[in-house]
Amino acid sequence: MNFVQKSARKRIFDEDGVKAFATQLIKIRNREGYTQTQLAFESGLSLSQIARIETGRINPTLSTILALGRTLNVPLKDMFDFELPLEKE
Amino acid sequence: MNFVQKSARKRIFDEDGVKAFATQLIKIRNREGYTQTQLAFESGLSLSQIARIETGRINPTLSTILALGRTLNVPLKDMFDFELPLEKE
DNA sequence: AATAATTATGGCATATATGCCATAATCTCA
DNA sequence: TGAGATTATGGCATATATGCCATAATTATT
Repeated sequence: MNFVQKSARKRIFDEDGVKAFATQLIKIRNREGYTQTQLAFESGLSLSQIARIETGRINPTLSTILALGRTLNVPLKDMFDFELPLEKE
Repeated sequence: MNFVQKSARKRIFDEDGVKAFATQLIKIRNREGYTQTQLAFESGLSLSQIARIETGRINPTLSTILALGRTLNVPLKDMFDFELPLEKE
């Protein structure tokens, strides 16, 4: 048996923040009239990745976010124009 | 010898965008009167990570960006209130 | 209802973001 | 100038974001 703790090396994952961003992305994508498939194709991201972002499963990188904003042709600050839920404690 | 291409699996890294964000972060951090060390400590991120972000070496994740914004106590949209350089085709 | 379109999931491979630790380089100021 | 503070770099380990491919689930359309 090996009960050794491999190392906590805790990484942050802001679940609520990531979900809030997901909601905002869906809103903007719909407003701009894109399907996930179109957005994927035009941005060069994979469809699965877009779906995962919109379902709040993953923590996209800055470059990914920039690619989305560029394709949707919306100012970056608009992509972040939403209320960030309070940090849980 | 093995000249086989392992797979291109190209991932995006928006160097200019990442650098523009770096500049914005430095600006806001200074304006709010934080050192990298303080920002690291209060945000729970590592100092090396903050330095790497501010030098445009890495592509931070959304959660990391949110943590920075939360600590600096600045609205998210302000963190993204900068001009995104044109995509080099 | 049947079909088509759209969105969501899952697995696998690879690149890389991050933590942690150490050290170097640069900047500040007495 | 020299000491302390701040920022930058490097290496290693681990977690995970992403691509790619397939398939399932859901939603729209006829």
